[in-house]
Amino acid sequence: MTISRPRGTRDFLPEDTRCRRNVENILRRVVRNWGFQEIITPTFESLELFTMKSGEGIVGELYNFTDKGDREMTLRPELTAPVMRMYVNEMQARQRPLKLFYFENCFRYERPQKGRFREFWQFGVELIGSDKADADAEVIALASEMLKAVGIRGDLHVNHLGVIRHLLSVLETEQQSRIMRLVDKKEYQALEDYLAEMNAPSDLRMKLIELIDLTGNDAIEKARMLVGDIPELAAYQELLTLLDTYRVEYTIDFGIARGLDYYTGMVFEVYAEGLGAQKQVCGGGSYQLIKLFGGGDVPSTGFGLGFDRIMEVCTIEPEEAKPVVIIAMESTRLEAVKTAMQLRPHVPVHIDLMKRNFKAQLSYANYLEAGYAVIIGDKEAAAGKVMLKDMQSGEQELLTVEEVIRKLRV
RNA sequence: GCCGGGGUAGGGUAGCGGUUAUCCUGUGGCCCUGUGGAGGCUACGAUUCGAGUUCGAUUCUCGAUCCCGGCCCCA
Repeated sequence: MTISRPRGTRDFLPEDTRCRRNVENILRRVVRNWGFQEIITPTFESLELFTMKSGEGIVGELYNFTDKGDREMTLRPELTAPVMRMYVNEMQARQRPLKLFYFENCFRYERPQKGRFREFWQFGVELIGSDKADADAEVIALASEMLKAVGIRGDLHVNHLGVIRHLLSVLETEQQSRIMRLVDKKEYQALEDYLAEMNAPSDLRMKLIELIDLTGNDAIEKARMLVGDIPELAAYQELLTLLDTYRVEYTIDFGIARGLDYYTGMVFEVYAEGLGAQKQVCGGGSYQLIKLFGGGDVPSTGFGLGFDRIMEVCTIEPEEAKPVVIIAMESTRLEAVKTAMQLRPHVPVHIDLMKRNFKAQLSYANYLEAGYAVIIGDKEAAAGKVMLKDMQSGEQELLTVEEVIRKLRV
């Protein structure tokens, strides 16, 4: 009877872990070079933090629990809300903009499928304090740069919700939300039915249906013909001009909505090939959440990268230093330990821990894909030297440990 | 929550009503305490779980569970 790993979780073997850490470090390097700072928030939070943001409906998809003090808690399902909470709790007095990032595991009680797990990792960025196009553009460009750095060619779709919201501003808030959700899900038939049912002005109906279908290079011009010279369209254009300057490749897509009320301006999504139904690897936008959590009226913009999905399509291989394996006799075991300690500041070193014979040790070195074997027998020990064997060529030479170190550094 | 396809040693597999459950690989030991990738010998190791049908189930039926894919959802 063995205990199996919980559903929707994964064990990462050494080879997997090496790849993941490698990609993670590349992403970290890029985001740091853009001036963002890493933060860590708790693995669990008050349940209320997430119901406040996303509604009571999400509880069914949470790993929530009551703790021993009768508090309603949950493992975090995402990190935007925790970061906003952290900001409200202890960073409001800092000068803006704040440029933060995180790389953490999240938990959702959902049915696992390709690219979807119950424990998954998100790499995210939040830029707090600016609602300018410059901030939006920096965030999109950074996302694009990060994906490029790990060799992923994504399809980036961008939109500015100001335009559609301007169009809908004559409607009630409730109606606007419902429409945004339908647009997000691309349920265009249901959308038309709803518009008919609520007796929306026919002018608005026509414009809306046409607007959300606009994509591609001339979409802005077409939108201008539909809605006129509104300031939201000018803001959208400003963003696109910046993106062009960043040399980001994008597709204008008035159909991207994100069905949540706190998305107000820029929104974007990135899709990658080869992921089946879960092809979105990145999603983000500018939003207003801080007020909801009891802070000031501070605008933010950010995105989350689905790290597991990135790993699914990412093919970059980490390079690793080939280890050195010390091969010793029963009589020179202690010499092997001393030599290992001298070499370990420079390379990964293995010594025999199984009391194996000479041949088996060499065979093990071969299995470990060692670059070199360092052989220490009675003869070498007596001479105060070691035999350095190149495992590739098979050549070997008698050297002092210092000479070995010098040689390994080359 | 719903719909498909699956589950045999650590990995990959054969058997499809009665087998000592097949083979490959792996791992440990030995051949072999001074030179690796090979070989030989040997040991280890599996029918996902539960119920039913049957004289007898790895094999058939049902349920559960887990895996793979899809729907819903996706903050």
